[in-house]
Amino acid sequence: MPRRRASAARPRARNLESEPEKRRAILHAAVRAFAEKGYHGCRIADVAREAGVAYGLVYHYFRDKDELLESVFDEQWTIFIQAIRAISSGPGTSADHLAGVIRFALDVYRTAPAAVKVLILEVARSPHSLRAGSTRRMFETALKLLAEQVRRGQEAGDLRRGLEPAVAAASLLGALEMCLTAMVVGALGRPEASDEEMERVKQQVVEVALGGLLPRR
Amino acid sequence: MPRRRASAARPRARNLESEPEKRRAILHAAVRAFAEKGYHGCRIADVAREAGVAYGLVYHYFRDKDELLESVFDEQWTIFIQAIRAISSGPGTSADHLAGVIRFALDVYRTAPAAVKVLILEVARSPHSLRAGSTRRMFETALKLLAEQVRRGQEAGDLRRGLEPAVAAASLLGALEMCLTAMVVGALGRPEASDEEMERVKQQVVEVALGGLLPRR
Amino acid sequence: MPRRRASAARPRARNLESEPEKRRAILHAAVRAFAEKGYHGCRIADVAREAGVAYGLVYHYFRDKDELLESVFDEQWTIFIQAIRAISSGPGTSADHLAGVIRFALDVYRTAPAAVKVLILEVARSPHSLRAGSTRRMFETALKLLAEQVRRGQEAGDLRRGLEPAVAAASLLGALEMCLTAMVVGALGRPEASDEEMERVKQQVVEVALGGLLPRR
Amino acid sequence: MPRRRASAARPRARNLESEPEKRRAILHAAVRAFAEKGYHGCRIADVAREAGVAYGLVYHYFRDKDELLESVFDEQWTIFIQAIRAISSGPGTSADHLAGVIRFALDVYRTAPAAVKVLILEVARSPHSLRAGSTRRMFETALKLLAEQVRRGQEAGDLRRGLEPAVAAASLLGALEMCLTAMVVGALGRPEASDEEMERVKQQVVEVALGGLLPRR
DNA sequence: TATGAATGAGAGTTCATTCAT
DNA sequence: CATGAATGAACTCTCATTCAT
Repeated sequence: MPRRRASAARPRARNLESEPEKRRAILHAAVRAFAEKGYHGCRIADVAREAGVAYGLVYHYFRDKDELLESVFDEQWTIFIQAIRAISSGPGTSADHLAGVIRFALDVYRTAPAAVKVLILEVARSPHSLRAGSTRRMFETALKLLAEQVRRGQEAGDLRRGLEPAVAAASLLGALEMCLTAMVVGALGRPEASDEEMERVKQQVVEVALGGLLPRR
Repeated sequence: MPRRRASAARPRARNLESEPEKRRAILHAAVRAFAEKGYHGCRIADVAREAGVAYGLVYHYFRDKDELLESVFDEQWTIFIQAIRAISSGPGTSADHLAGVIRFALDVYRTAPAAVKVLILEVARSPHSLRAGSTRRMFETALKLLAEQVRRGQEAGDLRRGLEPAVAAASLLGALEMCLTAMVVGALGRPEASDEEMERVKQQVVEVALGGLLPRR
Repeated sequence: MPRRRASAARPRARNLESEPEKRRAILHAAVRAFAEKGYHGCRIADVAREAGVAYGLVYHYFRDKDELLESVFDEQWTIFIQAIRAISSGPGTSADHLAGVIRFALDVYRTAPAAVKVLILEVARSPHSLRAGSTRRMFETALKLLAEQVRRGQEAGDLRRGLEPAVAAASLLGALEMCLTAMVVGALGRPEASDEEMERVKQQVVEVALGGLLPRR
Repeated sequence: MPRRRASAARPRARNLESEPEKRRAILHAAVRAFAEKGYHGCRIADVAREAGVAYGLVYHYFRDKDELLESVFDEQWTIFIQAIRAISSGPGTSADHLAGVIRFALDVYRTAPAAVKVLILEVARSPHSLRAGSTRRMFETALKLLAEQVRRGQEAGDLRRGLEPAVAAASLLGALEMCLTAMVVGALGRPEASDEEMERVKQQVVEVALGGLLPRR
């Protein structure tokens, strides 16, 4: 059966045979194309050309344009969520973990701006995807993982008590995302920025998101 | 030819004769329609039907679909920016001002969720509008106003020094927006929530955004 | 509202204002196009070109290609059914009436072979339309009218008793239709045949088809 | 290249080795698939799945979709024509022979409704096949055989003289076919009908169709 | 102003057919 | 023989935009 639903894309562990080369090519071409011209702004033909495959092959691997977007989304968020999990299970306090998540996201942005762009500009917020199945689940999963992290931090005394974990998680993710947006747009710095500059922005974002704007008493 | 560029829509001061009733109807219908189905998901016909006017009349008042979106955007961001200005020129510290902005945004969401939805979901991020003229200017203006507010707060000693105002403003706006998104999506609370609930969320968002997650020393 | 469902095409009595000129043009072009290349063999573009209208206008008046076919079908069968009714309510015996129906059908074939072709080759039998709503109803209505005619003829003593009206009606319609098919195909005579030839065929068909229905002397 | 034109499908006499099992599976699957969804409504993939073979194998045995249809048609009509021949060379008058043909067709419908459905609904009349080679030849052969039968019957005094054999044959075939159509559609009885019911319908069809051909007593 | 019929380019999707393995 | 990935032309349907009234 040639059709692979996004959620069933990797039935067994990730072995290379189970993920046809061309499918990956299309998926990654889609990331670039969506990042370049936006979901609505790019045609299947663009994706196919970018991937170097025939038009129809896109429809061999993906039911329709929507599923293609969903798959892109799935892959990206899965990576992000796995990173959150990995960081959270590592050493350090909850504050360290949250800072790690922020640093990770900003690092990814440097190495793969296109993917982040799509996640930020197209997928994360579009009313369409918010209603779609896995897309929304992913988003909520990320929120939940962060909220859980906050809760544990509060219990351990690493984080301030009295804040609702859900609100805190949303704020953290939002701050992170808006800073990325500002960077994507060009208001804060560019992926081509020097290491020092990026390091500075990273530091700043962590400080603001974690430490707040008010001066320490 | 009756073309009106968005920015020239109100050439003289805002008197009621210069803003035809039908034009307003279309504009507000557009807000609702865009909020409902997204910019790309709704047709001119939808807007016209929602406004209760004939198909072609939309093109009498707006050059094309893009200008319609721009006009919606203009109106909404103008209100938001004016609110920021008004709040900033009022009494209180910079921290009070920033808290006021957050409260204002959450209040608007309660009374006109559709407008906020469009602003949040459609306009603020779409790569299309970010490249468009006034839309982007508005976004950057809002960022700048907040950054300026932060800078003044730092000078006055109300806010922690050492943070880049731009990063701080982006984080604040992002936290605010993500909390709104989470509410839009239903993860934090609903516009139909009781006054007490909304008040609680408002308080939390202010605390997190301004105070940070780390415990006060 | 621009869309007219086939069944609601003539809400009030048939006045010319209620049936836009272009809509008729499309409908009749469709008859010719379907007759020429078959339903599946002709594209909307063919119909539009044949009608001398823009591509999109077809979709202004008909929801989709299917509805276009249904409408063609509706119009044709409606004419046929009205003819059956008119002939049946005229003077003469039931045998005369049935003969009249046969003659009418063969006459129409001479004047408008395309319409008959569509009715015969495309619509009457396609599994698609047989399952569709009005199409099937029309077919069954024609069968029923003829069966009723047979029944009355049997009661009046004009037709042989002991035959099931339904079977008799189906046989009559089938004989008629197959003779038309044979003519369409060219096995019996052509619409360009001389009057005398056509008259002969007509006579023959009536004789054969009715012969079995007449009471044994 | 392993192309087999339909007519060359069985080069030597019908021995089992020359007709690969998979080829038959495909052919019969095609009958079912076409009967189910119509020629245009079903894809090669449907046929392959129904036959339980791989996609490409269909193209191993049949040049293209058209040849597949032609082959189905060939097989079916061949059976029918052979039956006509067998019945005609058997004992009895021409009237008996024609009645036998009708009975045979109705019997086949009971045992293999799908095949009859395809013959009736898809193949016999579609403008496509009417233009195709063997399909049309088969149809005309059947007509000719029946016409010849009629002619012989007239000569022998079994059938009424003065009727054109071609018209008579077309009428007979048409009556038969329309009765089958009515049964396919459900207006006359179902293949699941009891033996008695089917026998009754058979008797009726024979009576109606032949009645007109018998000489006046 | 106001209407909605008319236009047509554009994009998504299908699916018969080919071909490398 | 057998498989199914790969190809791309064809076609339907959408919808922003124009225009005559």
